[in-house]
Amino acid sequence: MERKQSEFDRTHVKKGPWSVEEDEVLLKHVNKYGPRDWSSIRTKDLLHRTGKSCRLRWVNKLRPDLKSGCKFSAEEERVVIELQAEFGNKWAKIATYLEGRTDNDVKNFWSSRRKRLERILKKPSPSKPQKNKGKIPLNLIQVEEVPACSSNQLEENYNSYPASYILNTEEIKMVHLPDLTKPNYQNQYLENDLNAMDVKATSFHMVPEPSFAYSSGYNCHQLPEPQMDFTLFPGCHDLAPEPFDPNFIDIFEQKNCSESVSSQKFVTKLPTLGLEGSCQNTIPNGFFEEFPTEMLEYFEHVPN
DNA sequence: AACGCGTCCAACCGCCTATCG
DNA sequence: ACGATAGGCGGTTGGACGCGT
Repeated sequence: MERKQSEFDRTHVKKGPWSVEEDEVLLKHVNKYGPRDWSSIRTKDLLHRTGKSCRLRWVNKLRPDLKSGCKFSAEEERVVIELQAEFGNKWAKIATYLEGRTDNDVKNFWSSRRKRLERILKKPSPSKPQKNKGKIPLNLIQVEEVPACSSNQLEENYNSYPASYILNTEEIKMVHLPDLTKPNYQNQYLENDLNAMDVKATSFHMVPEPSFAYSSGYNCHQLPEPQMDFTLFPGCHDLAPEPFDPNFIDIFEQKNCSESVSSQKFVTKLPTLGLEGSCQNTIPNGFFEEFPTEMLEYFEHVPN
């Protein structure tokens, strides 16, 4: 165990960012003795850093096989998600499955994902719509009575847009879907979800700005037939689909639901997102299977 | 230009386990 | 067996940066 800091330690231990010179000294030491004896670096007065600090620096930044400066690939994201579900927050263990990635990398990746979700899950103020920071798909689908379009149009439109959609109307759930044309892992993953889903959706149209508008006026008996009208907003094409944000599922609003809504079917499998109790009857059995358990774990904490 | 906000990530902290004398 | 030390790990922090207003 690291001994308690003495006065000597406090005044002679350097902290903070590493300089190029320090890195060189550390690398020389590793080249000469291997990645061990970290504490001797200090006792030999080579560096005024703790052994732990030296080790951390080498492991996270100076190791020769590191992928520094490049984002996690789709495949890496997939691996992290799967392994996190299997091992929990065992970042060091997970990192061993990812060539050139450290536990710190994995941890940071996961943490930023989690924070993003946390932020988005906070209910936005209707009077002050949340700004889109380039991370949230701009085009949401809103439950609203709109002119009908054919199922072909619906499908075509769906395939044309990285759409979000609503699982049902009274319990407003908006789930961002990926641009399915993009061959990254998240898209593939959600596409699979989509294929397996049996969600009762209602009517749709594109919302041409990052709006959190939703309709809560319908009761479950009065919903119109499923419709999607992209022609209402010709500018939608300008809402250029951005690379889909990893594993993006958002819940913006929830309301009580007395009865499920049955109309247009969309296919996906999604977690209950912590909302099972309030609207269980709207969610088909098996609905949340095959969804990343980390998502489930996360959404467990979402307040109603 | 200044400011606010969100994201990223390097580095620290504290705890735990392994190892050594 | 036991205490001291080293190393490993997960959680957290804070600064740099980019972007929008």
